[in-house]
Amino acid sequence: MMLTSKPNLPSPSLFLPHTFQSLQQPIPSHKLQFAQSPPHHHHHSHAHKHQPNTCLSTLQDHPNIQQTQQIHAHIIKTHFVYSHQIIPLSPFQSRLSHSAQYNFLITSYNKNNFPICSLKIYAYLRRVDFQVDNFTIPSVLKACGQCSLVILGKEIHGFVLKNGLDGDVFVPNALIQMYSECGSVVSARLLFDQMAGRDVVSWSTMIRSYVRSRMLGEALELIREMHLMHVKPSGIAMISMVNLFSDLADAKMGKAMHGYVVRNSNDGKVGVPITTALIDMYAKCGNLAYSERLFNGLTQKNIVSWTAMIAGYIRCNKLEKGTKLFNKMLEERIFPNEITVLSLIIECGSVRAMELGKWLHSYILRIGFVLSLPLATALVDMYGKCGNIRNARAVFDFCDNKDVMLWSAMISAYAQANCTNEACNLFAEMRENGVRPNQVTLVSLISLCAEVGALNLGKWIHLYLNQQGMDVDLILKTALVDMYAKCGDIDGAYSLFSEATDRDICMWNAMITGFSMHGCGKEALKLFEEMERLGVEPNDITFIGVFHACSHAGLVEEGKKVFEKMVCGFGLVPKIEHYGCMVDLLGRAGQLNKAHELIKSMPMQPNSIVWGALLAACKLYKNQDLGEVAAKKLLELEPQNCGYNILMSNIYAAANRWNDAAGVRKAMKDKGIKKEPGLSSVEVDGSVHDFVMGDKAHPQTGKIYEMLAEMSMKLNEAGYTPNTSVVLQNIDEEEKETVLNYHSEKLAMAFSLINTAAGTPIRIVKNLRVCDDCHAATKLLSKIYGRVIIVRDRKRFHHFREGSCSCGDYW
DNA sequence: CCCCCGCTCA
Repeated sequence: MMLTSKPNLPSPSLFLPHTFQSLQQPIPSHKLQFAQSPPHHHHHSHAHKHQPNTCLSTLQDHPNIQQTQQIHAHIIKTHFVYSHQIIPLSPFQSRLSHSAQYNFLITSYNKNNFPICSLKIYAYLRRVDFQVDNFTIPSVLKACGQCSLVILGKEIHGFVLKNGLDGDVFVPNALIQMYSECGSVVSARLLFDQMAGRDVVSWSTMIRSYVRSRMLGEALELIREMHLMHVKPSGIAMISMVNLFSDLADAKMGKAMHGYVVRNSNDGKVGVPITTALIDMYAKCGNLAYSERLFNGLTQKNIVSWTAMIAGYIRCNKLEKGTKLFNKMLEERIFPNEITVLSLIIECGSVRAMELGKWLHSYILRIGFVLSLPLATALVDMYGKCGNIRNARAVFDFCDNKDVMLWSAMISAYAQANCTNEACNLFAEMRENGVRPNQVTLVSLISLCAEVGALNLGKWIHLYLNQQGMDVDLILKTALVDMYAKCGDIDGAYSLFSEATDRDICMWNAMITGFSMHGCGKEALKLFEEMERLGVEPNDITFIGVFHACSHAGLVEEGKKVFEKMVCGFGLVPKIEHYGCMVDLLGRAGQLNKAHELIKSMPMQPNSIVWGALLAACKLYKNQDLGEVAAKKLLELEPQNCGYNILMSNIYAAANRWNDAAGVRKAMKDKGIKKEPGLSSVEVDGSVHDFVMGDKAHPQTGKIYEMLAEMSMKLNEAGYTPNTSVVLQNIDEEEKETVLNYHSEKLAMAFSLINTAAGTPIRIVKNLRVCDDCHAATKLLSKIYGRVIIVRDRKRFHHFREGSCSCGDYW
């Protein structure tokens, strides 16, 4: 290695200020706080000032940022003093080339998470025409990856090709890693395919980058290929593979992987890191017994093993076991690091274990953990998922310098609680703070719009991301299609769907489900056929969408054919949900006995959804005998469910068995069963307004009730009679009419009639299914007021226009 | 001597 840049070595003053500016940033607290205290290098800190050789060798074992800085300063100083050579002071160092010294600094900076300093050194070396060698390139590329600087990475790639530095396998491996760290898995793969001497590292890097980008199919394919090429897996390669099976959460394949690991380890001895990965994998596959066995078999448990096991318990909702193990760990004087608490809090969020989450929160405060941004984000997310908006907001308000992840966690928290207006205000506040939203924020906002049916807001966000020139990935595109469909604009959904050229299964499913909600059975089937033609593999969800679509459109024969295709053509094993759909399909079409036969022939125990579908069909076709069979099963399965009690009582009422009907209602009252409150919402001028039955909380209550009176009068003139059979309270008829009149849906309608321009469509979203009375009334109201009224109920859309409904009264 | 990929979180 030759130093070529004798004459123009810079004076250190040119170099120092920039570098040290970045060095003055505080070291991330979590990097230092819980690092195991280095047993023997504290006494080096003053010694190495005069003996850089000791210090270099120390750094090798225990890279530490202060020492790296001091070495750096020392090199620059001697650089200045000797001008032509860098610290040839000791026998140890004289053996190091200058290139190696720089490389050493770069790796030290990398290891201490100061990749910017590494890149500055690289920039300096290039500026002075220093011959950067093939040993240094990988370290610099690593720094690029850490900073996600793909532009610089590409420049280095060019430099490598120009100078023929890619003969070594390390350089292309580092390039693959750099591209995947920067999110360009495609470039990584291109390089992987082109390189000549792929080694195990190349394979495991590529597999790992697929797993990280959740391209699980590609990862699996690569593992197969690697096996075929007889590449012997290293421990690290096997860890990448085990991680794939954790993500796939496939217990059977995971077990096979475990066998592969044992076969490929020396004497069948599996090391601690890979065992930990296996513990994690089994927990994610839901096989805790195996995790436990592996964990107990570990002779040397480290914090990572403990973390994996405790997180596994929480993930599988074994909160008590998890808590016990956490305490046991503390007793054994093993202390959690940031990743430990981070993982545990994330798992608490996923199983909605708020009490344990709260306890962990108090633990980190007690122990004096600095609330880093990732920790705060996890807490906000956990509280949000548990529905505790107040605690989420408290953690959120506590943080300074919030990044996108934080903001978006809080926005999702509001979104999950359906607090549309709060979510939007926070979104505005975030932009005012100069934080650019990422795809995650936008996806959660768009899903929120879909959930509450806020079409205008959804459209605004769509416009916003186009104006901002945001990169719209497939997930975001799918969220938009879903939003347009769920907000009642099926044409809007379809035009976006048609434009998408890179549709994945989720995109197809969103569109098929959209069609099914709108009662467009034929269109859904057509799409399904197109998928077949294009060779797109449908999944469980696709079939649920298709069956629903057939069911809402009365396409019985078509639905049956698809069911057959699902089993025989695609070899999918129908799940209970699919049976539920088929029972619904047959039942709705009046084939009650066939539906009952299907239930009896199911290979699994029918659940309440399946019996519920049959019961609803019995109600529609007034078959009280079969209805009673279904209802009894349902009341056994879910005695507290109000809907089934109501259906049961309706069946008795329809058959004039008033005593039985009254018996059900009395039992409901005795058991204290309450009806799930109906909730309707409408979006006007960018805000969402919610109404519950008899709501008087709205600022415009006076006007709304005046409007309701007018509506009721006009309905009577049009010959409408209230259908009081849907009211199950034990009150007199006149009161029942009043109750009907104040159904949340009618309140929402009155509010919209007042606050929107004549002739514009009204869109209402409700949480329950639409009741018979509201359905009849809305049909008439659409004609009386000359409005298109679009109501989305729990299952599907009703487009009311000129006195009739798109569902054809079949829902 | 120096370089790539390693268990738990993102």
